[in-house]
Amino acid sequence: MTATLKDIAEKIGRSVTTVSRALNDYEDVSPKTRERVKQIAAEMGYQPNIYAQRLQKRRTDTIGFIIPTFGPRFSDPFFSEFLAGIGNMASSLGYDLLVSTQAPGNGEMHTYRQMVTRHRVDGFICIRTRRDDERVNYLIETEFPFVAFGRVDTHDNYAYVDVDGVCGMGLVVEHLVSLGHKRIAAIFPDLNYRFSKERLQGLQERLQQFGLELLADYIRISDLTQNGGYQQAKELLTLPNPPTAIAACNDLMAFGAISAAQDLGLVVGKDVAITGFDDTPLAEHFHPPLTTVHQPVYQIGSMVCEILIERIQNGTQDIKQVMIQPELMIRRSCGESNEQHN
Amino acid sequence: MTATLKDIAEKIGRSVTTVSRALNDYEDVSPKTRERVKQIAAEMGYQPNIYAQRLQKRRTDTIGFIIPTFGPRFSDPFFSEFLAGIGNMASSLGYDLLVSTQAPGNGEMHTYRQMVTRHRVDGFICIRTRRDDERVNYLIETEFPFVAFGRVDTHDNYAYVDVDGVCGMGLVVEHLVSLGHKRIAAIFPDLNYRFSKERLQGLQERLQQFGLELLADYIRISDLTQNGGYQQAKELLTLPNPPTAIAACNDLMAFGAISAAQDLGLVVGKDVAITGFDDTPLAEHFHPPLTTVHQPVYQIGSMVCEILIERIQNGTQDIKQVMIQPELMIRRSCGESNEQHN
DNA sequence: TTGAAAGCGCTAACAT
DNA sequence: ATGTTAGCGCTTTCAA
Repeated sequence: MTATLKDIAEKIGRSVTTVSRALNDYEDVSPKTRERVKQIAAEMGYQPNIYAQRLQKRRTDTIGFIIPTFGPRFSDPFFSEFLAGIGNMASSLGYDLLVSTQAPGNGEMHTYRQMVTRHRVDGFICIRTRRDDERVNYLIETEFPFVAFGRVDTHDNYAYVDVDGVCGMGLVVEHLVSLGHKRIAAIFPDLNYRFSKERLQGLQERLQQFGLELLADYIRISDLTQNGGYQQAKELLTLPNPPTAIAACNDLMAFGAISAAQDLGLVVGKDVAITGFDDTPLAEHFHPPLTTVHQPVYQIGSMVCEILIERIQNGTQDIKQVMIQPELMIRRSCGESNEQHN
Repeated sequence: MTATLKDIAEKIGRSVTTVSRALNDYEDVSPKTRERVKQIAAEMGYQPNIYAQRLQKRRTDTIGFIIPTFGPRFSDPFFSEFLAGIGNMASSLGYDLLVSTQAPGNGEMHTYRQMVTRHRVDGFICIRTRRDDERVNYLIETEFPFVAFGRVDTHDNYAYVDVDGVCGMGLVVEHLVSLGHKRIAAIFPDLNYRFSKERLQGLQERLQQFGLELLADYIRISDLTQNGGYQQAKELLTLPNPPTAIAACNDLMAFGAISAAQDLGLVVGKDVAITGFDDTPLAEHFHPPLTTVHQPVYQIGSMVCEILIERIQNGTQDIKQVMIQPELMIRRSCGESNEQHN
């Protein structure tokens, strides 16, 4: 089917070895032969068999990305952007990207283990790290290369890129407080996500610095979807003593919260303030435009991928850890006034 | 590093061949040997070297998915859902998913060609087909297995799954007309996308059946993003003679259009009706909730993948073509009244 | 400057 | 029921 080294070798009456060397620009091939080989190879449309190369070289030039999905209606704009970041970097560096989708749990770990023991990929990219993250534990334990988007509680000796959630939520609180809010509520996903815990911590700490407190009743846990945000916001806003502001842990939840508020006849940005986190493209075009914390997701994807490949290629054990300071995007979901809330 | 067949063979004093056969449940191995081999293999944590297998079998058990991306802010909720559909099906059928992200154009075709000539994958999944689609042309020409989500103008002899866009837009028109709208505008992406042309055609045809017409000035072309929808809607709605309804080609554009209307102080669902296409999870929680055409994106992803793998495995040339009838999700972005527009 | 030979880990045709 | 041999396509000693 495809031309092989052997085909070329036969055609020009040289050995397979020589052809291989010529094609790989070894020094010890006469310029004439090299020329000829290359030309014939081009003519025959020769393409190296990647599996033969990998078998021989014991390298896969592939990186693995196992996307944590939750049910069929998996549709977080965050992922496509992150994926694009990884994908473009990987291909520009000559790496393949092997993607798998698995809900967190047994299937997920099984997939990791399979890929590691079968040397399916040279390294992994992990996202949405949990505080005690089985994936991270496993990968560190087996000394398998990986870079994560996010930290964990249990280790610090691995490469990651992360956005400072404490700081990000601090910015949110500052903004809200400056607007006169005192009764601030939070809608967050499972606190076993490291980013969730961290952002909540940022919220609480900063609130405390302002002499404010996050009431137990104002902390709502739900899943990372609009629906989650919707349900919890509805409950919050129908409390006898409802909050005047809601900080959601991501944009999706914030969208849901806005929707809930509006369904209750409230004007978001006036009757209630709502904030997000991510700054997905939609945030800007939501109604009202969502005040949120910007994360450069695409760039983070690229960086994570680049760091991983560098680590794979150099085999170095230098652990690169990047911390990104987030930026608050002030839009209209918190209003613009300084009116007094109480 | 990892145990190989040879290691096992040596350990139990049998040949590599026998071990291989035992592991693959061939008949001609004594039950005793088979048992013993399997046990030792498990003990040693044997995992077949996938590249050796592939080299030998001349099959990759991998399917390729090249995602058309447009710039870094690539964040269409459509894709993550589709990807999850493919991913889950692929892994449940024992296939790997090789993903690449490429903007349509040279890089994209180059990637296809590379993967084909290098036998990098067993087949492709293509989405967002163009009316004259280079990818489809190439894949048909080279007789390389693929399944597309979407039809093309130039061929009909290939496997695809598609949603009936003519019908879908027909539903939209019906709804709009029933609500009394006469001045209906359209915001669409490049009409070289087959689905774009088709949906527009559905719009026009159905309109005609009602004795209505789509004014040239009411047809706006832009890109498939909120931003695109926003810009065009703004222009449309500030026309001397603005439309009373806008049909967008996908949800993202519709979201942008809603945003534009609201920025102009219009109440969507009352002053102007806006519709989408896709029914992404967000549509339901938008404000107002978006009336849109539902596509079962996750299921389509699964189906496409399943059909592809079936085709790869059976080598059959039976061309499966599935047409999905879409459903209109009536929500509030067109209002609920029968008031007269003019 | 070139080639022969070995081997990456596996499967399969052909003995026995 | 088991082993021998060959080969997938490539890279890499080692020798000439």
